[in-house]
Amino acid sequence: MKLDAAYYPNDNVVWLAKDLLGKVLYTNVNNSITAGIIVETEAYFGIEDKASHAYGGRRTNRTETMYCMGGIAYVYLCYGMHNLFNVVSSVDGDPHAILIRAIEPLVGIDIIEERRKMVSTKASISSGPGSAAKALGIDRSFNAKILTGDEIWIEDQNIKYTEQDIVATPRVGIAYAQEHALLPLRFFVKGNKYVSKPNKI
DNA sequence: AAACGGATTGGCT
DNA sequence: GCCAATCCGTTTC
Repeated sequence: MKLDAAYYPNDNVVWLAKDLLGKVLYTNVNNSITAGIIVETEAYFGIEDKASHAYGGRRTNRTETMYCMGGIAYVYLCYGMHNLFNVVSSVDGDPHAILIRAIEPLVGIDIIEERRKMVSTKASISSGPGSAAKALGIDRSFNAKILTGDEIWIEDQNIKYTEQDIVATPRVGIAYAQEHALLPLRFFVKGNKYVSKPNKI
């Protein structure tokens, strides 16, 4: 079943980042429906997080999306070419976000293969945040879209991972975040082939 | 109006 | 496993 709007305003972003593992992320792009199981996430805990775009309460046209009420998408461009998809959580004014770093292709696999120009047996088809977003057809036009609508949504299909199935490591690519660089806020499903490479166990 | 630099990827060794 | 290409939004002048 589709997660409803009440799921997202939760202010425990670490709990949410873990809870999203096993949930199924859907997109409908021009009536092409694709979906994947979320197998890797990172938590960004807001204005006190030196790795967050919203660190220090920074508000720009870009970061404004994160300050909205939880339950919308935050999609931004990285390295001038990669669209990175985040779930905005917590309440209005508290810019929490959860980066979706990898999915396991589940629905519309032929469409995903065409978008990525490779077969779904290759782990790199949806491994890493840029690849996962591209696999699902997510670009910047999805920024600020509501996650309970009919273009992008998340379902609970009763795929459950226990604490023993989940690994926590430092987040990737945020060495500039000083003492926050080593916090174990990246979560992934142990042994899943679509989890991205850095620090893979 | 112009410079800057990145929550990465993928190709090459 | 390592390293370098690669753009555009953001920031600053």
